Amino acid sequence: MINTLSLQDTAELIREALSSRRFIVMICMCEAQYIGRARSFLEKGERLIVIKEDTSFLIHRPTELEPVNWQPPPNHISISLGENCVILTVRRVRKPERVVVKIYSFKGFFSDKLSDNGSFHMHLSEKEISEILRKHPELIEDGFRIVSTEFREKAGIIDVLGVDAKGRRTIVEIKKDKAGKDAVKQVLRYVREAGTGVRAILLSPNITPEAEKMLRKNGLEFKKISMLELSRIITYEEHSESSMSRFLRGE
Amino acid sequence: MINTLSLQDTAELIREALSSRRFIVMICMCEAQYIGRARSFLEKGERLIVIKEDTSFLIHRPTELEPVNWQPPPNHISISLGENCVILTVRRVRKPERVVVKIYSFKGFFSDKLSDNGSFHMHLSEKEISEILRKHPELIEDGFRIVSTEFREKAGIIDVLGVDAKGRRTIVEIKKDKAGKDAVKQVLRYVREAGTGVRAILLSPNITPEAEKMLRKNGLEFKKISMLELSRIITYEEHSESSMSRFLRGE
DNA sequence: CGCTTAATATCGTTT
DNA sequence: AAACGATGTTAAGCG
Repeated sequence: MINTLSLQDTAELIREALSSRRFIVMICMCEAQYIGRARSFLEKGERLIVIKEDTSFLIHRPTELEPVNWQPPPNHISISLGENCVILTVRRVRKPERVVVKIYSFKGFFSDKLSDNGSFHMHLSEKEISEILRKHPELIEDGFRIVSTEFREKAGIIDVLGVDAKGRRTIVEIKKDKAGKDAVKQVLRYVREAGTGVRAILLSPNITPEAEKMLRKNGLEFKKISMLELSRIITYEEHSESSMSRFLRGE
Repeated sequence: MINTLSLQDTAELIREALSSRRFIVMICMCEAQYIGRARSFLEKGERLIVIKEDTSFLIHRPTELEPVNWQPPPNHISISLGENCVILTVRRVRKPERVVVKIYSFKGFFSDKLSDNGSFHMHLSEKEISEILRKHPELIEDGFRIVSTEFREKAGIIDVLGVDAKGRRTIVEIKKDKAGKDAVKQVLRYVREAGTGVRAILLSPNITPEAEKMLRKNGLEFKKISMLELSRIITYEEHSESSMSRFLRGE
């Protein structure tokens, strides 16, 4: 950590890091003013300042999850020297909002290009979903009774097989992403193999217009499910005494 | 920035910083898994990790304003050594949620107690506007008399409650941005709870056409206010010699 | 572009 | 502890 440089030198460091679009982290004594949708003033104190490669801007205090000041990108960021401080001005490009920070001294400084190509996945497998539905068939429909899950057929594995409130055999197909024509074709294969008088419901967070048209034309049904809702259910339920809850407690 | 230490040494540094509740900043190659209200996995990449003095936890990627993973305090944070990595486990105390981070190498490390006693002021929030109106009820309407501000009702907090020149009870709702349907719905909730014979005025710098239609249909009223004008008022009236005003003058 | 809805929303206050 | 309302909410989807 650099902490022996003059303010002038540090200002030059920041200017250089900004111009080459590096990721910047500063731990410093500062005060900050925000003017935009509202106004705010943050008195002097030691904080973490982050400037990201896309000009995202954050000031974090030593406690609390949320930043005390921030500016979503894109921003125009400029540096100047004040009386006994470095002045950082962060202006939003698309809106009349700005944060002005006066930095009086540095405890830490870092700047570099960061290499991050890893992707981020939010998930809940179709298997996990069918397990949740086994415990909560009412999420499919009131009065629904599940006969089997992960049922192997010639046409493929049927996620959920059950009987509805009126006693009709029903196939349920789960898609954790937006359902397309492929999903509908898959359900159609199951239905054709199962024979006449079988209902089929496609469960997914969303469906494309074309897929929905095809589905209606073939007398199939669509029901929207929220993945978040489902994951909440498992989180709260398995709270009792399962491998999941033990895991969550770190045992 | 420390970047020549072994993983083992760095783990020890983190452990020590955690036990003395210091503010920790790391720039490192890591992957992260979240299990809780939802589930997610973040593949390997270089990121900023922040652990605050109250155990607030954040992982930031090189771009985007928002953290990719986080845990609100209080957390229980533990460190262990993996195959070729440091494993950081962040478990929320009040909820079954955890983030597990595997750190493979460090580009930067900082830890220290930060001293931040400066206070944070917001100006021209709806609360502050209602305070200005309390002092200047004529800005609402000639002859308007304010009974109370920030009045808590079941339906929500009524910004201003007053009596107009003709003696009618009047609800005033303030929106500092353009008022939309939500704002109108909010006022409607108040009016319905308040009963018959109550006026309601929506004060804001602007209103969407649909919201205005909805408002007229329900017999509510709209009055335009200028935030700039209001902020001028506080600029003149507010504490003239605070650190804020000195700052604004650039001292 | 504007409107609607979801979010690991967060955060404070009241019941 | 749970529920509700406000937020400099933010962010994504859709018409």
